[in-house]
Amino acid sequence: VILGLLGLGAETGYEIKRIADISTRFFWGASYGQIYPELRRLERDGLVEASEAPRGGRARRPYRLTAQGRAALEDWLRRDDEPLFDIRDEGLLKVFFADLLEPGERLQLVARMRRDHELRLRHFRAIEEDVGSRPPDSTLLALRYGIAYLEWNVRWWRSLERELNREDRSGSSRQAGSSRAGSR
Amino acid sequence: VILGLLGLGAETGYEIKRIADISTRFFWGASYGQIYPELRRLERDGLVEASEAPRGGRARRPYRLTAQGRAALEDWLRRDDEPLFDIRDEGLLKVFFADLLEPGERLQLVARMRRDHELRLRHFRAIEEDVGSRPPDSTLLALRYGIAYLEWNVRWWRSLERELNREDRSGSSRQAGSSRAGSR
DNA sequence: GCCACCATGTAATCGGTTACATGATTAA
DNA sequence: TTAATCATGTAACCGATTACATGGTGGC
Repeated sequence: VILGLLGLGAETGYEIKRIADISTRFFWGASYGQIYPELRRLERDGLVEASEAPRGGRARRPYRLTAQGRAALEDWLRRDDEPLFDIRDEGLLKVFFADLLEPGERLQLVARMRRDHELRLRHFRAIEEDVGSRPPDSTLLALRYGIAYLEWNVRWWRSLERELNREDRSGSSRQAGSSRAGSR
Repeated sequence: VILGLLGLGAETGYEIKRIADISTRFFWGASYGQIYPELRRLERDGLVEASEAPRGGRARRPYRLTAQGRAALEDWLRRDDEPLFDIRDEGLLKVFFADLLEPGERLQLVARMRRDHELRLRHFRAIEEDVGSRPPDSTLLALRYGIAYLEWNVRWWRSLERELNREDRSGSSRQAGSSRAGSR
């Protein structure tokens, strides 16, 4: 992330954090506690170089990629070994264990999932508004993926919610989405 | 996860690991290095209790929830504070940075995403086959969500792949999915 | 006899977050 | 004047993985 954002024109650790928070954050977060020490390590290893360039009396250490850093970045992008993929989703975990509660309570958990995705979607759309109409590049593509992903989720959870609602109202013995197929 | 799986009937640390690997793993993983020490901690805190029950000469320490453990589990399930949600997706990160490579290379990254999701989907369908036709419960619902999620991904990445292919062949200046709207 | 599976654990290490400390600049 | 933003950093801690160590059981 650090090499990549430097490659896209970020300069300071602060800027890397700021940009990551509105872009890669959704699929790869970063905190100051990582960024600053890591920048020093990358400098030591020759992948980036820095200069002291205070703005007024305010300290500032803009970094840029070295040729070696560029190469390492491109090498990573082209490497095609199994990419890391990891999700921690507490909401989904609760749905998984929903049968440990009373029959009716699963609906609450499902409604919560729907709501949370709606909230995240609103947040993403706000980011999309902000970037406005800059030339469509790969970073924008990732944003559009995020939005499409959230839209799909809202639809899926909403439809499940409706289904459970119907079952509840018809007073029948609960069934876990046995008829779920057309989620398209 | 540990309390939950004990609640669903798992007994030993080994069994918790085995079940987690084919169920919660996708949205909440667990390793031996966590499970065994954590079981001891939970025992110390009175949330679970264990007995020594060797099977033949093979050591075995089956655990079960105490009333307190049950209560803690239900309390967690009902607590409605912001649930943790975290993704690390290296493939998507590469797509995000794709413009740092040559124009044509983004397509490779996108194709890779499509392929990886296809692979995961196949894996999930195999799990679905395995569970066969047991009564539809919440754990199965989570599996169906996973499958639907992967299917949606395959569709999305496949359609993007086709679009980029068209643009490449028509020799035009590349554009990042400017027309992407109907991902439904 | 061998392999897959059952079963329990630990040590080293890592990647990462949280909270804190510090302070200058700029726009309302 | 005050709040938001720019800017750099560290210490303590935590959650988690990896790799290792050990050994019994059951089926082919």
